Amino acid sequence: MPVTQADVAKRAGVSVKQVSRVINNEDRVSVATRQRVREAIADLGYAPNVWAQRLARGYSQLIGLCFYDATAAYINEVLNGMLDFADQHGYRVGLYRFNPFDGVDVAHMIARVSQMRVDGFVLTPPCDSATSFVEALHRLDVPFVMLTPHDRRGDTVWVAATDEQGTYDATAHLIQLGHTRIGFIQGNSEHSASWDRRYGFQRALSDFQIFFADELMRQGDWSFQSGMNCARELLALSPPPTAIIASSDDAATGVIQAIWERGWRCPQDVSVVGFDDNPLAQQICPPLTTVRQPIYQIATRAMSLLIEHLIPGDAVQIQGSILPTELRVRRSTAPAPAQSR
Amino acid sequence: MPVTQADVAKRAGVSVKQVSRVINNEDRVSVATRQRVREAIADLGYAPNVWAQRLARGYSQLIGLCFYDATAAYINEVLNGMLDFADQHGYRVGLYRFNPFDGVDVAHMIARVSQMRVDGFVLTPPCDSATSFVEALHRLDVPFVMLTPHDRRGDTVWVAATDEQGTYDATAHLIQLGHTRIGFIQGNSEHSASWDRRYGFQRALSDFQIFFADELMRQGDWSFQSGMNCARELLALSPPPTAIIASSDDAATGVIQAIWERGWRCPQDVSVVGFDDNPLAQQICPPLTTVRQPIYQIATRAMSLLIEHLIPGDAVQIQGSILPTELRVRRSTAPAPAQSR
DNA sequence: GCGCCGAGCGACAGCGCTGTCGCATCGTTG
DNA sequence: CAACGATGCGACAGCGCTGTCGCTCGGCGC
Repeated sequence: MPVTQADVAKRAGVSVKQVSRVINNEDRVSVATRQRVREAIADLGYAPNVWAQRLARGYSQLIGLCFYDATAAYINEVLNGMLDFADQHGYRVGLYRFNPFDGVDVAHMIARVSQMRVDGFVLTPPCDSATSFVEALHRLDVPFVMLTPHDRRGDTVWVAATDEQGTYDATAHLIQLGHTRIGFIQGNSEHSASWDRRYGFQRALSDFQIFFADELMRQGDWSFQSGMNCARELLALSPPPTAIIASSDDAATGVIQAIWERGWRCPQDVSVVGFDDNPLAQQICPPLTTVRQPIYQIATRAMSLLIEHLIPGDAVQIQGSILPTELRVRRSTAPAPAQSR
Repeated sequence: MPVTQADVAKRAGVSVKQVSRVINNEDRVSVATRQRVREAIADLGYAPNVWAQRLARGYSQLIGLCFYDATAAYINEVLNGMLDFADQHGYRVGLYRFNPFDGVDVAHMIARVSQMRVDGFVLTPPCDSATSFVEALHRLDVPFVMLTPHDRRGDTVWVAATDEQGTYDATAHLIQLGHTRIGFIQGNSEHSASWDRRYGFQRALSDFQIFFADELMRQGDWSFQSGMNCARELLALSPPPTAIIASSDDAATGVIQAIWERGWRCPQDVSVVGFDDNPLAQQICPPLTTVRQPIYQIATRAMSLLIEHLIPGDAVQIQGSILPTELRVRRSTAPAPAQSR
């Protein structure tokens, strides 16, 4: 039989309400009483029942993380950041997995939203694909923060990175190394970051007055497999590119695999740049030059927005936050070979 | 104002209890009433408040996952398996992060256990390091399943893989390729799997009558970094090993990095075997020969044990489950070089 | 005709907590 | 000394749901 506040109250010789006051650090409790209640709590090993608390209070101190792929490195880092922030602020994080493209799931999610009465949500990309879900959130007036959404109108709060600048920097880096024939592998076109990264690449080319050859642009989906497939095609071009930018580190590893498969070497024959800087980037050979995306910071920023403004309701026109990416030069990039093959 | 059962009841012209019956698919409701209630629910967009349900019912359909590092590939795969199983059985999974070596965290966790009245827990390794937590679980009579525990006495339920056989197979594979000087990098000694994997290696050596040289054994901690450091030492031996077995894929990538750093090649100069078969293994060059650990299956097995036996209470002597590992030969292993260097 | 059974239904009392409010008691102030 | 605010405390009514129990009513057997 679990210990309740009533048990503690009896033992301490006070009312239930006094126990509640002690637990919630309210005033109006004498020092002596507080002491006795604390002792009773310790003796009995009492801990409040959160469901009863949530029911009675009407809020939960629970933030939901909406995501799809539990094994994605991106999601894990987001989760990590959210957990750290939550721990420090007395919140908890709940997991809400769903497929943003599946209408049934969305209906389910909407039910769950009202069901759980989570205090707020963090939506991971491609979050605005689940249009009806987002609308439901608005309608139910549940605070939420979107991570890297497509739609950045003023009425939603979001956090993103400087994706466009990220690939701009990567491209500039390659150009400075003498590369002019640079392949680009785009990410999943459903994600807005995928386009931003593409635009950054194109902007850099045009700034440096390098001709943008259509054949050097490939459509991937962030994955290793797609990176490998696209790279195979790019490397078969004649002349092949001397450098390839992949929109994710996973895809970049695919590119390296394709280079290796062909008997060429990275970076001597072909330079490769990734995006994300997930742990993988340092573990492969050669260590990957990549654009670091501050996922952890994005996650904690989202949490702070939620907990410090959105939930209290003093969201005096906070909107988007943009966090900087950063080029991490490692060993997968080198000066362009003197001659083209 | 959220919609409650009372609103639905009013709209359907029935009692609150009838609504509750419809929601929980109980009988004793006429077809007509059931229909009217269903319509009212749909019209109002009602969804039950889980906290009230959990409070009233006394159970939660919530399974807790106890872990420490949210970014570990192992944890993510466990989570993935648990989520899949939970979704199919109307359960949810809650995250309980804590440091098993930190008494404060453990105390927190114990408080949370009685707090949340989670229906059951899955503990990830090194789970039995948190002795007092495990004891608390027993004392509070909360069902739990341990993943790969050290202590496999009969009074706990656990799931593990054939770790010992896994490295045995890996070692045999190398021996059959002609390797006789094989380095071994152990995982974190706190984890029981780390020892099992070591024993498998040693058993294979002895079965094939190969001398076990102490200098070829290194203590790592599963990480990339430790794999790299240990491999550096091993490769500096004279003669160096012609093959290295790492206790994890992360460590194996470190080994490959160390080989590369030295200007040698894998697998031509040194063969490498990992353990786990995490996605990484296929993404590196060369694709890693590794021992697949069925993490997903381990997770779903743990969930099924919990939900189908432990929670119902019909745990008629179920205890440990052992799931098979499987050697995945890829390209990081090759016949031993004809000559030693 | 009476009694019995089961189907269908609702009143009511919790689950364990918090918010509100009213009641003492005490010290301070004009 | 009356008036008043601050302090300490507990009764009580929910929060939204479920479990228990008792009621009604039609159909059936004898």
